Amino acid sequence: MTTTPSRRTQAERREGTITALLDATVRCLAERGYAATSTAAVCAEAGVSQGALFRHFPTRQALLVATAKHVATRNVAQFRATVAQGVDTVEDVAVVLTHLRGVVLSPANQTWRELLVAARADADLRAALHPARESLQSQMLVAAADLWADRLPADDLAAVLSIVVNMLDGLAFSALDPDPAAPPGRTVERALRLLAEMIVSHYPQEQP
Amino acid sequence: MTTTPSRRTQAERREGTITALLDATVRCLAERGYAATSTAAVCAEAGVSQGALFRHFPTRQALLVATAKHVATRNVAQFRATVAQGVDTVEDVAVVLTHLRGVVLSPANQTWRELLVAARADADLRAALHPARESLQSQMLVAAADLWADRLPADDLAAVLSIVVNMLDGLAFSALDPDPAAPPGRTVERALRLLAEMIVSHYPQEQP
DNA sequence: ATAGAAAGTGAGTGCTTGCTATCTAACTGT
DNA sequence: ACAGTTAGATAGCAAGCACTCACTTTCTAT
Repeated sequence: MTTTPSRRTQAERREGTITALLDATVRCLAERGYAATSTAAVCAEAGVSQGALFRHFPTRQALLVATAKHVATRNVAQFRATVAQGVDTVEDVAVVLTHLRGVVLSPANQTWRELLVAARADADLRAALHPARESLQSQMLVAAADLWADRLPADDLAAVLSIVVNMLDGLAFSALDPDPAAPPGRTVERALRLLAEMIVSHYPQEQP
Repeated sequence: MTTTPSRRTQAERREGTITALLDATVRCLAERGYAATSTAAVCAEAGVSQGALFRHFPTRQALLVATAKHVATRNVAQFRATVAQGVDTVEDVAVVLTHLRGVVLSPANQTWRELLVAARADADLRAALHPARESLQSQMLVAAADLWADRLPADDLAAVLSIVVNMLDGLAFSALDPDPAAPPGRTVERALRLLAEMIVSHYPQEQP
């Protein structure tokens, strides 16, 4: 038999169930939505008892806020990874936009959006989410500037980012199909390509 | 004294409380969100008893679906009214976009969006909302075509509409400020203007 | 005028929710 | 080894939920 198959320090046990709870919350939010993400559902998904949940999170909202911060960092990373590639031609921009659409439909982003919507009707949640929101936005701006600052004035960069991100978010909100890997659909595909054309032609490439 | 201050036919009474309930549902959804729009809350807002609600709507979901259809027509009308004006220069397009932003932040649109989000996690609601969704989209396309068909190919029109509508929806989702009449904010203002410039320069005006 | 139907009331039903109290199991410092 | 602390499990509670039912009020047809 194995020597000590289950000998963990307290800190390890603690962190283990906490991340299990956070991941379970992400899955619940992404699959069932905010209202159906009850403490019981999360515990069942995580495979722990309700007592364990309320030991680490004093209230349901605390769990949700912690989950928000949990996914916010992941979202920034996904954005960076997707946007960090050579972007010159229309084709390049179109590819990036299509990839970004996939990112925006991922569970982490879905979770974040679900919490944002809930925050509209809940002042406390809104206040708790505010710092993460600000940080997310500024980090995305930095990531975009890393690659495009030589091509666009700073103000325009923020504006373009607003157009792109908000359009993709709007798309995600109205994409009721639960399958995130579904193909874009004719109109959406054309819309993304058109947006790429508009951006590139409005900010033509510097001649080297 | 007045002759018959409260002598209404049954049909009038019926219709009266039904529209009271629908309007109350709109207000609840726009102000408190989907989860907090309980039958009790709606009845309190409408000033009727719960029995009255369940006489006319067999279930909470039926009330919500009816409310969705109720606001869908209003949304189309608002869109038509806003879009139906001379649109030639960048300035014209920017003005229309700014007005559209206001429309999208209105209670009727807020309600519609709240129901769409809820539908993502509720297959029945999703199915019930599907026809209204299709009709809304096609009617908006027709309204846009009425004014722009001479300037854009049909495919491009749908794409532009997708960009504009989805961006405004995304904006509305992340506009946590409960005041719908709040000023657009620097970045948003610039984004809308930039989008207007892009559209107009990509589809230059026909010379008369 | 009156029987009958429709509209509206409000107390009640069973169920789910977020959360707590009580207890046992697992780890830690000495 | 063992007292003390932390982690986790379980049963249960008050509140709120969607919905029902026996009942009164309001209109309608004869």
